[in-house]
Amino acid sequence: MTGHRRRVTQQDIARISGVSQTTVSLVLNNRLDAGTRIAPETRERVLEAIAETGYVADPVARRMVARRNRIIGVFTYEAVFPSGTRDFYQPFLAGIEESAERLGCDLLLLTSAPVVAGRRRIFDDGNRFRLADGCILLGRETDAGELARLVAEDYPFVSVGRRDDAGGPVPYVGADYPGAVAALVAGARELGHRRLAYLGSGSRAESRADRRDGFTAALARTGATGTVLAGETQELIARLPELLADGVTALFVEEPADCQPLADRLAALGHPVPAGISVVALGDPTRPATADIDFTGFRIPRREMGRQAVEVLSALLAEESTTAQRLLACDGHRGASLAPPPG
Amino acid sequence: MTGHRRRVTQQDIARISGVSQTTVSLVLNNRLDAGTRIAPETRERVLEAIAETGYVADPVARRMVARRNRIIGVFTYEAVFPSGTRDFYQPFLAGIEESAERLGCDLLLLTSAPVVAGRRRIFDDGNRFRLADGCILLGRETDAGELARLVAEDYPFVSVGRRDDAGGPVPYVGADYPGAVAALVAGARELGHRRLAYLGSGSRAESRADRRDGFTAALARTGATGTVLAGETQELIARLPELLADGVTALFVEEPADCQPLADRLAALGHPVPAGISVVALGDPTRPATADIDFTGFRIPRREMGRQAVEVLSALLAEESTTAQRLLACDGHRGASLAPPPG
DNA sequence: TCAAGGTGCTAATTCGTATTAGCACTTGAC
DNA sequence: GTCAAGTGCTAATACGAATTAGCACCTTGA
Repeated sequence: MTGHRRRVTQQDIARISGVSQTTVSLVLNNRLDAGTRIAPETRERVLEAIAETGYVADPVARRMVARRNRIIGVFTYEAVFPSGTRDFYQPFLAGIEESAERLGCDLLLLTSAPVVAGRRRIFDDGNRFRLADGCILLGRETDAGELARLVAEDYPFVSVGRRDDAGGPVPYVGADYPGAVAALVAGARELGHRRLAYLGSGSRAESRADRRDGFTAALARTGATGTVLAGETQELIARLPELLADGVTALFVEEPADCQPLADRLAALGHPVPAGISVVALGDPTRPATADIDFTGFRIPRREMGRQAVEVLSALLAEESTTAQRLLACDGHRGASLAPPPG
Repeated sequence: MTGHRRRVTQQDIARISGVSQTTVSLVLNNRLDAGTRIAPETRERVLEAIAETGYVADPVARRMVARRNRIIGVFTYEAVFPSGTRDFYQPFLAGIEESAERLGCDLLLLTSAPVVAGRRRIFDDGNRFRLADGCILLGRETDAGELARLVAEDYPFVSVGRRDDAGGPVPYVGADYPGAVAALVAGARELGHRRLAYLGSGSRAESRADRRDGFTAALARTGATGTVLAGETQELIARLPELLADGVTALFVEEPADCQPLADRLAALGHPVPAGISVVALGDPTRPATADIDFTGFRIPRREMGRQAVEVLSALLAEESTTAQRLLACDGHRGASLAPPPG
């Protein structure tokens, strides 16, 4: 071992090629301004030294002076890789990675953010997210206070998933849940369903609320009647008899992972899916789930959301004008759990 | 928008409280060294100004001084997130993320590395692995030349998976494939198997070679006889009759994803697994695979490998002495595909 | 021969923080 | 009255790259 490891600096390159640090910087940045000219041979010598040493500018120093790193931070409120929700988040990340690769940016996973109360926090972090040019925010729940602070500080970021204003508009690339849910409600109406129910978590997270609101709005438009239940999986299951007694013929299930347990219970109650009752899955399961039934519902364009989130961020950083709040359409999925009401 | 808001700096705090920037820094870092003392009233005044302005130290400037980024690069020879091999790599990444989080480091995914000939390259124009303090290398195949260059440059890195010397010892956290394979060979011997076969890819990648070498070494020790075949899945399947004719009663399969197709063919040939012949899976499938049979074999401690790789890297960076070449034991998996030989 | 204008480079400074060396002043001892 | 020790603070500098201003050397042309 050589013992002392030191970062190669422009100063080193300068020494090797017999020029000043300024010249190295000029060559690196390929400045063609009038007033700054470098002789071709000098340029060659510098580039050679750079190639030999494999020199790369220190992003931290660069950031001190200029404004860009070509590093995009990815902040997730949960760990990225550990399983659990991984299957849900993976497509978002795939899209993010794809866009980043195309833009020639690296991704900084902000793993060092301390987990406080079961969740990572942005601002308790020594503000390490500031190393990135901007951030992508991923995760269903976002701390409203932190969001507001990001907005207030004019920090460039884009949320994957729609967010309510937080002291100002929040840039996001979300999914059009109201539209997707409305389409499903309309489909159920056409099949003859009149009494519908929404089975949700009661969460106030935008992604949840948007589904719920889309449901109630669609009810009014289609002239159907509906009930909205809120609770954990087990509570929802427990309240099925009550819904059945009420004459409900189609269930709109907020969390698709709940569909199978609900269907199992419904079958036990003498209402098999879809002959006895219809069940609709509003999106993709956010936790691992197996299903015997191919549930009708919609697919969240997760990969595309990730892709566009990076594009929006890139536009924000370049100060280009762009639509910074986007809702992407969800693909309807025609499965086998939505059928005409019995009788 | 507000246009551009200037950061509050220590200089601002200093001006407000009528002290020098140095004093602000000292108060912030609560230095208690002999030689640096701050009067309580002065400290109060400074803290007050900090509270008023909401000042937070710029992490970039902070790191500039520390000359360490607390960024760990993760270089993968393939894209990380897109599916395909994702299921294989995910546990490694989970371990890496876990250790990084514990150490307070962020992960830089080197997504900007250009893909040349279907594979990312470390040394190539524009690769920015030097942004990180050090790197974790992930991927079955590694370019020997690139590895040698990293070693020669004394760049801090750790390979996940054992690597042969490359002009010097390569730091790695690998799996003890020879040991794991030997244990399985011994188990087969105890059950009465005498003629064994190794079905492999013929790849020279260390992870593959180690299994193969472990097999032949174990043969010698246990007094069994064995054949080593090399080929793609289809070729291996085609040569099954020849092995059966040869009296082989146990197959050691390098790529676990091959086990099911092999078993299917064996059943068709009148040798169902395990009654007619035993099949052993040497590790975890590196490509998506479904299996009807629970194959006996071993599990690669992928998560732990990722975890320890980051730990080793951290030790290297801190110039602490540590075992920089580690082989972790694999857990044996007792499935249903290894039984006494027929007859 | 000397100014004008072009060419090729560098010194000095900037960014915000941490650290080192040391200055100016007080107190106390003799 | 002088020296030593102690106290409370600051000036200067480093970190690594980018940028601004400008210097020395060359050609030209009159």
